[in-house]
Amino acid sequence: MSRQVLPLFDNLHRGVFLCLTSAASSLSHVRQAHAHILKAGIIDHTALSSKLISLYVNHQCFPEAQLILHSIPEPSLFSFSTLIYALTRSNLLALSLSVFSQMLSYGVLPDSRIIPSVIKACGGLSALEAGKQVHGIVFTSGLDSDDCVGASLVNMYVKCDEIRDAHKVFDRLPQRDVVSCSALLSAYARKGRVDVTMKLFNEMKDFGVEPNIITWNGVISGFNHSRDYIEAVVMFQRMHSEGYYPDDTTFSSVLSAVGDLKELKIGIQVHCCLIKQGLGQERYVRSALVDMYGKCACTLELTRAFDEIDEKDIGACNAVITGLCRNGLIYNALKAFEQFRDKGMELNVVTWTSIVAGCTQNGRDIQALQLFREMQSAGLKPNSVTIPCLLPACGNIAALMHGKAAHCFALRTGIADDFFVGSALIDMYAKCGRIHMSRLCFDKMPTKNLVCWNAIMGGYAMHGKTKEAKEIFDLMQRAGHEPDLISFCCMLSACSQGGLVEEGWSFFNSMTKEHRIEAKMEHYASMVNLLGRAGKLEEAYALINQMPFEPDACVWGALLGSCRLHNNVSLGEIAAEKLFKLEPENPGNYVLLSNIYASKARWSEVNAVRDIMISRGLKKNPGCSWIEVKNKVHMLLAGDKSHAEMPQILEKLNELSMEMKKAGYCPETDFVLQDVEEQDKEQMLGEHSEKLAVALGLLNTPAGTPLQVIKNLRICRDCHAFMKFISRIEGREIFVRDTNRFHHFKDGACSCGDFW
DNA sequence: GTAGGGTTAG
Repeated sequence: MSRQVLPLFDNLHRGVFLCLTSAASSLSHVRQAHAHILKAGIIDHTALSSKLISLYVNHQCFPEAQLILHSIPEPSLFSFSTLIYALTRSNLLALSLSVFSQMLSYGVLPDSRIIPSVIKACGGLSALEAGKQVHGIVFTSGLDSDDCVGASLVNMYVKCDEIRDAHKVFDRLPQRDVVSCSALLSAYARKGRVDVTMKLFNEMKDFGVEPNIITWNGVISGFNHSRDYIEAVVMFQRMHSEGYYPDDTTFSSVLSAVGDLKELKIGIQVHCCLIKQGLGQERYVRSALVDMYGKCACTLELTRAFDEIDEKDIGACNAVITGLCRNGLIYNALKAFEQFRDKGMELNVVTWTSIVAGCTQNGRDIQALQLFREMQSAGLKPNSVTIPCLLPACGNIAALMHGKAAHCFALRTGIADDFFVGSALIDMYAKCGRIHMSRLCFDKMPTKNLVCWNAIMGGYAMHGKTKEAKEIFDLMQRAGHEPDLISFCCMLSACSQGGLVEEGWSFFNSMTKEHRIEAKMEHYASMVNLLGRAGKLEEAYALINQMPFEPDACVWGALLGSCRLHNNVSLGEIAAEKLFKLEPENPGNYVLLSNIYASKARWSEVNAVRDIMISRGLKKNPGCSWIEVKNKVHMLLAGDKSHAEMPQILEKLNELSMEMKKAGYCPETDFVLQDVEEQDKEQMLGEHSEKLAVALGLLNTPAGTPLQVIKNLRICRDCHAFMKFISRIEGREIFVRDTNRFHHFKDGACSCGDFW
């Protein structure tokens, strides 16, 4: 090429041109060439200045490129095109559009070659209005007969979520080619419109269009996007049987779908298939394999797939961190994360977000907050994914200040309206005891999806605001959202909180009959909880027996908890027996049963439960020691009422409570109180109450001040009784949140009544 | 001296 061009230039031009052609490798060459051009006064040479613009843009030097453009006396369509094209390709879409509008203001009219880049920028920005204006220009200047322009218009409307307009443009295209078909097909698949997608796919042959690899990939990844993983795998199989060869993109997509289906067998088949095709070393494929094995809970294969990668890129590192976290191997994930950091790898937002999310999901809330801070000091900006990963950590430990800071960040960066961010904010404020702030966030959201409605409903349920929860439930339906599984969980929890047995039943029944949602395990557990709490233990047990599938530990746990509440021995024994089989290593179940026996002063049975724990190797578990201490105190109280041993027992208590809290349990408190007359309790605890409270780690502020104790602990009935007691004798208000609800104690009473 | 469609975190 250069042989043809070079004779056109004189010596100076020739030097400049050579400089330009070799400039692709280095910015300093571009600068030299620029200097030559300025010196020679040939800036208005279209070919040279355009080349210079494109080279500056390739080196990400956009101000220089724009400067050159504006220094040309009469910039040509070609000069503008070069910059617009390069800006769009570099994903600087807003800048690309602004250069386009500058071009129009210079009176330069676009041709069909530059329009696709402009339209692509509109689509990428989801700038529908701008897109429509460009469409207008296209229409009036008669450029709409161009295939390329048409296909990009289809895609622009797709990106702006205007699939009807996309289809209209598609229908009016003089000729539908594989590109326009692919754009529309992937859009329908992304929307989860399986029927339309398949119809259009089958019609393509009538248009004389043969699908290519991008068509297949678009449909498969589209189904992935709409979480229709089965359709994605089906399309992959169809592609295979119709004789098309998948490429690395196809494999990455299908592996992701297989992972979400947790279909390990298919995953292994796909793995074999891609090895056969020699794509085993492709970058995206390797990460996708790590991801798939992680989703299928194959941690060994996951590590192996990762270890086999020669050049571990950022995608692979992110996949391995996510995979380890997903399978509860947070320790290994943190270790891997540290190694990547030590090696000086350039970690990106995804890496940091993944590790923060991993900590949150694995109960390391404080560490999540710390890592979030480190991420910011490493100079990385959180995004609309990072914030909703961090917020649950703030909620779990009631770190209101951190939550508020994240909220401010979201407002500053304009991501507060995002569905994920908004619903996470609603949940965080609810968990921090600021339900009015939850409502504020909810009301401020311009558009709300089902998750947002469920979040505020769950917040009200958590705070025992049954009336408000019901109002939201009705409003949501009037806004056109069908309640889902989670909506009903929230409503059942709200009813349980308010002791509304009848209404609970009515929600439970309408769920299956009117909304055609099959009751899942968590609904049965909620219902058992609701009935049990209200003292209808037999009814709860009858419901369990009617369940269409085997009840799990949550269901039996709800029954056992209720039996403890009402001290029902016979049903408690039945529930405990099931639980001892289902989760033999959960000390909480043994403790609950032992408490039921203790309430009836059946000490030999209390000891028998302790013996079962010992025989199952739970001797070192704090729960076992707990039963032991409890028994001892009871013996003490039954005989000698001078309580001379109280200080020593408190010390033992302190020790045990530390251990139990580490295990995630809220230590019980009122074993010293139950079966003792009211006035005795006061006398007995008078001097010890503060010490006991501190020992339990629940109260650590001076007496008399109102206090908010929000911990992710499992508050049991005994704790509840103790809190009521403390609120009366110390005359202070106490706010406590356990794993799912709020309790407000004042003057010896609790806002959620005697259901505890 | 230039176009448009498909791959990872919640």
